[in-house]
Amino acid sequence: MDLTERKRRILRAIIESYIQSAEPVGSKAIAQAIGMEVSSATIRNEMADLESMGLLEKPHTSAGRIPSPKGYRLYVNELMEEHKLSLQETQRINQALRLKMQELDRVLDQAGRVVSQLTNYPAFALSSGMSRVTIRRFDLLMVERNAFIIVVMTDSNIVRNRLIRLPSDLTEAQLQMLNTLLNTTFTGLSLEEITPELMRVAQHAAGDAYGLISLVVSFAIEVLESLERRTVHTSGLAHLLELPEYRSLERAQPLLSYLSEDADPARFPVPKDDPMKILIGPENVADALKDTSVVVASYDIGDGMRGVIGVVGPTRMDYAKITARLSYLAEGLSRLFGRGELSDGRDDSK
Amino acid sequence: MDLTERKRRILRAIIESYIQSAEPVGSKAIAQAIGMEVSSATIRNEMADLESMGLLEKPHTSAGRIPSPKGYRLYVNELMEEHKLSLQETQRINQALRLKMQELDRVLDQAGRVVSQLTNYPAFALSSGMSRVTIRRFDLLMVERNAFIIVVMTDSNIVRNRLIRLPSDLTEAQLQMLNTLLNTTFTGLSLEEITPELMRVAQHAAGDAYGLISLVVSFAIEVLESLERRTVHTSGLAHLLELPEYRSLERAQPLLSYLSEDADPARFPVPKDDPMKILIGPENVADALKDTSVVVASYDIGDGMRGVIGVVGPTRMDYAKITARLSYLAEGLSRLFGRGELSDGRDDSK
DNA sequence: GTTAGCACTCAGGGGGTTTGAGTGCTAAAA
DNA sequence: TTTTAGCACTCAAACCCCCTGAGTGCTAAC
Repeated sequence: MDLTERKRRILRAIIESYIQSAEPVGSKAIAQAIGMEVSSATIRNEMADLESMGLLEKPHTSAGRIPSPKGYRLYVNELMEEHKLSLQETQRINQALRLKMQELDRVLDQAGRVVSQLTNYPAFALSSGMSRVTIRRFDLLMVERNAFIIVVMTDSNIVRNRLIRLPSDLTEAQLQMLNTLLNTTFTGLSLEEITPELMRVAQHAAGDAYGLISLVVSFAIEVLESLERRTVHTSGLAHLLELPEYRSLERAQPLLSYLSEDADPARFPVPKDDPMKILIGPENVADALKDTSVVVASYDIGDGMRGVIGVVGPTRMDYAKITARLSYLAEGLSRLFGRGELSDGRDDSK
Repeated sequence: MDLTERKRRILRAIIESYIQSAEPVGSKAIAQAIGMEVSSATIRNEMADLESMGLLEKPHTSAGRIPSPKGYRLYVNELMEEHKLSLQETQRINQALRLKMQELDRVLDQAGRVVSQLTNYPAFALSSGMSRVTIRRFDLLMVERNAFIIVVMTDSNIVRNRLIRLPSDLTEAQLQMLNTLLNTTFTGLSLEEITPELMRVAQHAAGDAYGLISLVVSFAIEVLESLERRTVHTSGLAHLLELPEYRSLERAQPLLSYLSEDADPARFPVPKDDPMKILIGPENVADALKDTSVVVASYDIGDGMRGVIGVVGPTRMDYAKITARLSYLAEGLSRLFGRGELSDGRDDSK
């Protein structure tokens, strides 16, 4: 796509004005905006050219021009200037990262919220389900004679626990025996490898305490399953209604329900190779997103796994600002996970 | 409020029609609906009476009538027929209760979602923050030479854990010592009782491992704080837009943002004495809820604590159906917690 | 290649009219 | 006394029409 410098300036001015105002942009406004000594007629000629190249479109004959998805694409790839975060913005992100981010589980949710607040657009966060997680170790802690805590730690250093109450009493020795048995039999196994036969063998070996085996192992299975499952968290959906393009319910509702809770993780785009990806309008696969744009970033959560966080908005979203904030946050999250600062989880019972 | 039987029937018919259609109800429609051999003129006279009693109102002179909040209140208190759950509905609720309810932490969220799906209204769930929680016991589990797991259990039987990595190595003996020290010094203490002086004394006693004390104790403090904090989960906000009364953005948006994430728990009404409470329109304290109705139910989560779950919608919400579903679900939740079937939590690190 | 000028287009807003559902009142019937 | 039929009245919503003004494309001159 080779454009004259002037065309580029005009296109950029149109896009930035439209991003701001959501109103079609006329030739006169642009003539002023670019501060060149050309008349609106010249701009009109140029705009006609840009339109025939598919970079602009007209909502109707006598309105100004609006950028086409192709126009946004060119803008994003070539014209857009890096948006620098203000000190205030970085501070806000940093604070958000520090704050309440201790629990891996909530990080997703929290990250989505932060992004949504930061950008004023709805945001989503995906956990990339891990594959072939295994239990690294079991610990059984006696609490009372008829209650103990299971603590399970996976090969990816995730720790979960559960309190178990029993109808009957239990000795410390039994618990010890059980502990050893579990650690020798069920560690290093992935979900598929925990077979009913294995369970039977272990139950046999456990003697009196055979019932406890299945209690503990089914907890372990739950943990493994929950880690392999992908989940979505969305937040800031209400921001959608603040945007002029979603002031009409007919437009807002389908998108809103597409993004709403219980959304299928597969619905959401994921950056493949790059750390960040911008999908403009029809570049989205999902129909409901066909006239929205999505910006997604991924971050490292250790063990080669990546988290995904993204923003959804109208095609005229402020790409420069959003990419800047999103990538800063994603970097922060990577750092957070990388340093292992993030370590808590929680487990509770009753 | 003594009304003739006929007036009661008319009022009820008006309310139920309006609940259904959201359209003002005219005298003719009612004359048919109640199947009495009276003319619309008679109904008009009766409606005029009901209006002068404040039970009905007119949006404007030449429209039909709509129920006033006072009318709904009468309906809820006296006229409403118990809605019976269909087999299908109870099955759905039961299944929802079984499914994915293992983690206390997520119960809130999950319960809100279920309600929202069940009623097609936005729902909220509150955790009633506990007061004066204390740590009952500490367990430190060695993982590697430079990593260990903290497991903390509160007096309310909630267990949380965290993985800690250290820059330097640690002996099993040190960990043992630390463990004993923590259990003798910091158990049975509430948040306020964990003073800096106490910390200093303990650090002194810990010798070389003094740094670890603050690591572990600050984790314990985090846990106590998180339990004392009240939180809200909202879900199904998108349902709001499906309702005719919220088809105009000006009406939907304030409510939506009132309910949106990061909402203050104090905003939400809580049933005090009864297990269920209905707040109709102006009966709500919050301005944003002045022309909505809220139905809240509470359920027992053990230790004398109660969870709260509620539904928000237009004043013409289907009280019969919603109270039935909500109370069934609340009972189910109470049972679930009561039996202690609910026990998992989760804790993870890295 | 650029500009001024001009005829043309069309969404959006304002104002007026029509429609129809619903009301209140009155007078007659039960 | 209660109910009913009839009729005049009201008013939101739908529709229509016209006007306005921002913006365009084209052409002819610079």
